[in-house]
Amino acid sequence: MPELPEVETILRGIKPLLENSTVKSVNVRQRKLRWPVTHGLEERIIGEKVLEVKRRAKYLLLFFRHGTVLIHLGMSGRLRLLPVSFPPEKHDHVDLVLTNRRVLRFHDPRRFGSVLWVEGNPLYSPQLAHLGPEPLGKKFSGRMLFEISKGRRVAVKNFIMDGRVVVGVGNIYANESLFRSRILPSRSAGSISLYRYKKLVFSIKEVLDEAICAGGTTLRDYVQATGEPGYFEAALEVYDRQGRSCVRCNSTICRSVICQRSSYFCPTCQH
DNA sequence: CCGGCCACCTGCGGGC
DNA sequence: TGCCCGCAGGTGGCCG
Repeated sequence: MPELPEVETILRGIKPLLENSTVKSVNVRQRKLRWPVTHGLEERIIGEKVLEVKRRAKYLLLFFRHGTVLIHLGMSGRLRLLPVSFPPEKHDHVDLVLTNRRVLRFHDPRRFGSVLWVEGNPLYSPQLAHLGPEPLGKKFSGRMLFEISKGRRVAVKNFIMDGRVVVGVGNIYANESLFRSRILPSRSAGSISLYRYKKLVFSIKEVLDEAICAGGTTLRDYVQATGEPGYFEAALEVYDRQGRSCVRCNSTICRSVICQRSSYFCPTCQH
């Protein structure tokens, strides 16, 4: 499933063909997603033009005249722009058919994703209102993380994966950025120094930037809007590498479960 | 407010 | 070959 770099890659792929195109028809084959596909979505957007496409956290935002379509890809969601002649396959739940003979197709086997219609400023919608800063923005800094970590006993890995703290950091990039900044994922958030938080924030920004440049990480089913995989998998240093040797010190990479998620780390480099 | 745990759902690979 | 188990890029909700 896509984390921020994968969603950003999809955004860049669909943006040029989607903006200024008009919705001709909508096919919803499966309404039962994470939340039901908004009742009446079809009537709201048929005949309407996509004014702008943006990303906030792991959501894609399609701006229309009277509201916004929010798309989240959950764990297994895909979004592709295809020629209208492409026949739908299993798990192709939602199509936005465009007048330019393309179809924006939402595909999601596990159905943890969502397709929602919101009116008013989408940043104030229930989905987005409570979210923390963008990790690549200026507001996300080591100082800020250090300040809000005071008194927090959760593992630092969960702390940086909490969307109220910072958005977009999922399991892959949490593990990778903690390795780069040499922090053990199980350390409690409140016990980490300002200096180390500055290093961690640098690593988060660095690893996300690099992953975006590589078109994201393809582990199983993720593809860019073009259908091409992402190429960051080759650059992963700890994620899914338990039992293999550390690229830095040659120790054996460990796996452990922290708060129900697999964590990967080097027991020598990270502390 | 905080932390721990569960749920939602399908598909895949490994072990027997 | 086939079954059963564990595991998977997320995140909201419930409970103590």
